Amino acid sequence: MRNPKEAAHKATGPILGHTQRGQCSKRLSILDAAAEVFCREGFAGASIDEIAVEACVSRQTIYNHYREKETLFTAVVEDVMNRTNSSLYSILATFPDKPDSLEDDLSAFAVRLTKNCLCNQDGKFLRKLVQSEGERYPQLFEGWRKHGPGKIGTALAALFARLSYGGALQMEDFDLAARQFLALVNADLQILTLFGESPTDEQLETAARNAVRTFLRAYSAPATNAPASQPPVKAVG
Amino acid sequence: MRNPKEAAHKATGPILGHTQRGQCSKRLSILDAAAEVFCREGFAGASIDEIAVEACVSRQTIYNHYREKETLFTAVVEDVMNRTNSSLYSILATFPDKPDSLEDDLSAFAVRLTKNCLCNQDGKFLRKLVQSEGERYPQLFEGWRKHGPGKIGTALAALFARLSYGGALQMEDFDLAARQFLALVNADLQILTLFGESPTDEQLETAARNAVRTFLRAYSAPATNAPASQPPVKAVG
DNA sequence: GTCAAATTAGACACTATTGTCTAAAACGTC
DNA sequence: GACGTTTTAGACAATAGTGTCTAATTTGAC
Repeated sequence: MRNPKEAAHKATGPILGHTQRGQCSKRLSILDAAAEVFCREGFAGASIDEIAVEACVSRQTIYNHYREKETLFTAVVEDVMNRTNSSLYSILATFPDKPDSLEDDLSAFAVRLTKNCLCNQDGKFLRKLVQSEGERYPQLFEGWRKHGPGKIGTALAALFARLSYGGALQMEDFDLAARQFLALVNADLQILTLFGESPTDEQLETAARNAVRTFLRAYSAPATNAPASQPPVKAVG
Repeated sequence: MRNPKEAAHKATGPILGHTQRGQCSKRLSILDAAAEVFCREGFAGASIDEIAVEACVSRQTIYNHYREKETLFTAVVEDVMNRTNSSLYSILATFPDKPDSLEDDLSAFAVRLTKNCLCNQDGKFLRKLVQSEGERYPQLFEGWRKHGPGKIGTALAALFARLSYGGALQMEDFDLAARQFLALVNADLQILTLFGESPTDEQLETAARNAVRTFLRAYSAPATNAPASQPPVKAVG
């Protein structure tokens, strides 16, 4: 789902959608529908006709824009990856720099992350498709590995490093802490998302709060420890 | 892969396999091959002929034993689920009751869990298939949800409760702690397993050690808290 | 209104797959 | 060695999907 307008179109059903959307953006319509169907059926199970119906477009139009099924598939993956990456970076920019309450601010950050990246439609798409088609298209998802969870991991690690030098956290391996932070946030969520359910806002907040509390119990600097003595940054390998 | 003998058969290739295995157990041969192919290709992408070749069996034999493709699929899922469940229970029985070193014993336990349940061929199969076909066959994987990670969670929670009452751990929500323990153990592993790679023993041990140290920093009882601060072992990725 | 480009429906050939059927072969048991 | 069962190879119809082609229609720009 690309934006609220299209969500509204989806809601009205395919009948009205025909002329509702400017014909200049059939490509977007196709990409959205294809993402939906590929996610639901997998690459092999998805049929071009099904995508055409869902996109309110003739099959031939799909073949005009994207030469063949595989071309369409890679286009969809790259589209979703780009959207997710940009969303990811804008969220990373909201990381609590000088936190008022570390627990509250980290929790809110974790909620933003899960709600807009990890647990939304795009996140579900990437999770499913990387899992089912990742081995078949290694170079296609290599970008996801590097710029998706890979990048989020190193970015988070850098942010944790800043908090450590500021004296709020105490840890030796920032990358490890970042991976564990993400793992803890997902701990309560993955069972829900595995079955396609979208967690409610309340569930997201509970999961984030639980994760952050445990994370801080493990990594918050002891109150007695002055922020003066900090371990040196270990080179990231 | 059902047992070492069959692994040997696989290694010799399909040519000799024909008569090598007693014909009484064609069913097992079919189940193994079907698991392999379903896991690799997904339900829609897997073809009966492909399974037949991999099982060194004629297509008709498959239809004799399992009426249709979907019957075979559910049989495979139930077979893998049963195997995983029994393996799971035997591993849960090895949970450190009266631990000598909590860190060492919990780490060793986590390694057993990942090596024999979560990261082996069956674990990969279930993860992939639950993800890709879980929404299509909800009742089929409902058992997995309850008796797989659901059961492992509650079982672990009970074991953590015992350790807590024994004074080794301190926590309020045992179920939450169990989910977080599993999440932490998977933190370093899921990126590897997502792309089909099997973690080495060394990676498994490192991941377990990292997880357990963070877990204990968050949850070990205050008395034993002092000597718990150690540098983490180096990262897996 | 005109025109070029985009879109459409539908037919089409081609391939792959499912599931059935049959007759021959292999097997295990006696 | 004989017999009933299992397995096998192959042909087979039926179905579904991919990708192409064409001719008609719609669209947007002028």
